[in-house]
Amino acid sequence: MVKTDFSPIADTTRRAEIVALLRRAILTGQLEPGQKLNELRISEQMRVSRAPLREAMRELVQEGILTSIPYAGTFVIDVTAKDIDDAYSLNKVLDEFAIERTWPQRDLRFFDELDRRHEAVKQATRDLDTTRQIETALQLHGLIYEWADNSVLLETWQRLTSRLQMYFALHQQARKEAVPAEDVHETYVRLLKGTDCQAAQRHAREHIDLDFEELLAYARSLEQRPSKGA
Amino acid sequence: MVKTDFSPIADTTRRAEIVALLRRAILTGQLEPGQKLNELRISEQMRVSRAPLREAMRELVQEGILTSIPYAGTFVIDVTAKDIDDAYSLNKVLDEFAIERTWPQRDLRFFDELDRRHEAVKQATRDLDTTRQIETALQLHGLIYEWADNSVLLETWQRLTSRLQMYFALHQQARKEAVPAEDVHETYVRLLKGTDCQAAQRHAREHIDLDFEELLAYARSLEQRPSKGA
DNA sequence: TCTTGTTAGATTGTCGACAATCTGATTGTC
DNA sequence: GACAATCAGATTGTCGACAATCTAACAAGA
Repeated sequence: MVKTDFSPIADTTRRAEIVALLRRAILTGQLEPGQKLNELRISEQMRVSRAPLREAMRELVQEGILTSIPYAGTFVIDVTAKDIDDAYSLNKVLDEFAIERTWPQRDLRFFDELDRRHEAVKQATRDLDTTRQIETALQLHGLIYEWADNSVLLETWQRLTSRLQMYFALHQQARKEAVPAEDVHETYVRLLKGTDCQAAQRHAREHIDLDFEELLAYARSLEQRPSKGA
Repeated sequence: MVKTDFSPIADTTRRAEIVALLRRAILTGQLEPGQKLNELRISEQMRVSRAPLREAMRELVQEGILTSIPYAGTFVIDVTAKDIDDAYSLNKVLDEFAIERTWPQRDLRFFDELDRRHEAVKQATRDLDTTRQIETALQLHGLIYEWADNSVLLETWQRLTSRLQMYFALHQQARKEAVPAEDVHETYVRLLKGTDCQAAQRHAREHIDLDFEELLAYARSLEQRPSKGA
């Protein structure tokens, strides 16, 4: 008997596709923070009715990247320096925990996947595809969460990821030219393959630090300027 | 000039009320794990149309207490021993972090609120109102998250709380008579008022331990029995 | 008997229209 | 001119009906 592993078929509801479309638009920065989402306009553009669109928006509100005010509208979340700092500090704690849990579970498949994702980042870097670069870097980073064998932790990470991706995308948009250092993940991958768990945990912190420092500086610089409200 | 603090007015959409109703029904165990939510029936019972009900359900799916399968239905999540264990271990990590962050922020208002919530737990215990007992105990526990001044951490805790409340409610339903020890929170409150941060962190772990141990034992006993599927 | 095709019923997904609410401009009054 | 009342337009919230899909029961054939 041949045993084949089938993965679940794709969600074929309009709602699911709308969620994916909207999320992508937000996370890549096509929709700016604070921007209002006009239901009628978007539903016409997507050629769907407002019902599935509204349901999709409700999901993204709960996911934390949209915010809704009854009878006023649904908006892309505003990003403050504090939000980034909050996400950053929580991320550090979660990372430490994820590495601790993943550590004894590492095996060949883990290392393979680690290399695969690392390669994806390097490819995106070569292609100068900054959006994909952010995406793949977060996927590389997310591997420890997938292997930590803790569903609640994984969910938490996925929620956090949404925001991180949004933050970094905004950052990237701001300084269009510059491409990040060619291989900041080399050490991270090497340590995850090594034998010193604590060293890996320590590096994870510092590695994030580098990215976030710049991000925070950018966010703070934005908030220095007063908004254009007269 | 008199300065009055106004709290935001209540959400006056049906959707918000439906969310509250459904959440309460799930967290108190009125709706059992795995149970299917029939949209037509519920909408008729609540005297609302399916649109706001469906939007409300979408929110609860994202909140993690409902799960949805396209064209099949929306169900109350199933609770496994592993789920509880996952939530428990993550909770430990978050607690440690929350206490660390709250520690320097403690002031008179914090201590007042701590006493107030502690009192609420004791009151619910005297009233033998187990549902409210769980609710107030979690609110007492949530104080450190509200004072940690980290919005992402707070959101994460609130998501976790939903599940914890559900787990404990299920547990309570199983052993109807027994009321938990009269004041397991005395030490917790005292330590949070004290000067030894690490001692508080240590106790938070162990205190949770007690509750969870029993909970886990119960969940595991459930899974020992094979389900009634022939 | 097992498998496959069909069908009816129930349930979810989607749609278009109406009701409730907000916003901003306009008008009238002091 | 300043301020409150009114109104029109736009937008969100809700409704009832229709379309798409699933489930289970039944029939037909190997």
